[in-house]
Amino acid sequence: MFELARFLPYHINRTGVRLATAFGAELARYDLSVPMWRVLAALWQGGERKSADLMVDTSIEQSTLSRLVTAMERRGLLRRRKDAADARAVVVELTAEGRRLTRELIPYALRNERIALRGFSK
Amino acid sequence: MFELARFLPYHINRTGVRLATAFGAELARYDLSVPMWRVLAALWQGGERKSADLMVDTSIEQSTLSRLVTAMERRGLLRRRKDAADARAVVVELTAEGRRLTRELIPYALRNERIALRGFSK
DNA sequence: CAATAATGTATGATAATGCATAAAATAGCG
DNA sequence: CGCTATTTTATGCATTATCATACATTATTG
Repeated sequence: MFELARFLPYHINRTGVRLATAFGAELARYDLSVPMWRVLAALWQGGERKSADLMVDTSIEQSTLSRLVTAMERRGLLRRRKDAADARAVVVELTAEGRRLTRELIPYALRNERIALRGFSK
Repeated sequence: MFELARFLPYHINRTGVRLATAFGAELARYDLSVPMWRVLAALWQGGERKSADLMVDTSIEQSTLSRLVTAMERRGLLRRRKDAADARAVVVELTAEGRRLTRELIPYALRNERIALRGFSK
């Protein structure tokens, strides 16, 4: 037997879409997309990550991420540089503006999370 | 403070992407996409749904869903008809072939779910 | 009940995504 | 060490998704 209402992947997708839609609407006021937020959030802690790691952290496909980083670089939110240890790799780090914006967005992100949790039982 | 590793939307997205990627690889052998599977699964129970309801059930955007239904209709997996009660609305229902294929896929879907659950604590 | 608003779906134009591949560098192995 | 395989990122191209809008129908309201 198969019941959609008992199917976990269904609920994960549904919840994910709903969260992304809600937060995306807030981000739009900053001219940001949800994927962009994911990159900002992933870079927030360490300050810098190699592209390949960012890809894992954000679950964004490699070529999509490459273009996204280009766009965010043009926006002045982050900067690319060659990895000293491996000239193939690119290290991405937030600029001061990128950190400022991320800091500003974190409260919204956390609020979004709290709202999401309201709908869940323990 | 903000830690990505403690941020629920992050994990929801990550898990959703991983599940979809894994199951998508299996679906590819049937020339199906994950969104197509979502439509099949949503239609499985009742056998038919209005497009507007399908949209809610699957979390797929309206115009995307419209085209997806067109593609699946061409594939012979489902069929559209006008709602008797409301001539604006479209009712979508699985064909025999659609039901057959869905029945065949359900075990894979459930297995995918079980594998996903293995990584989670209570 | 006519006029206007709202709803449900489809579609054209545009943007985002993903696959395949290229280019550049490093790693591995004889 | 030199040669081949592998890794890392970027990009062209095809596909897919989204927004805005059109069209048809139903609901509302004065």
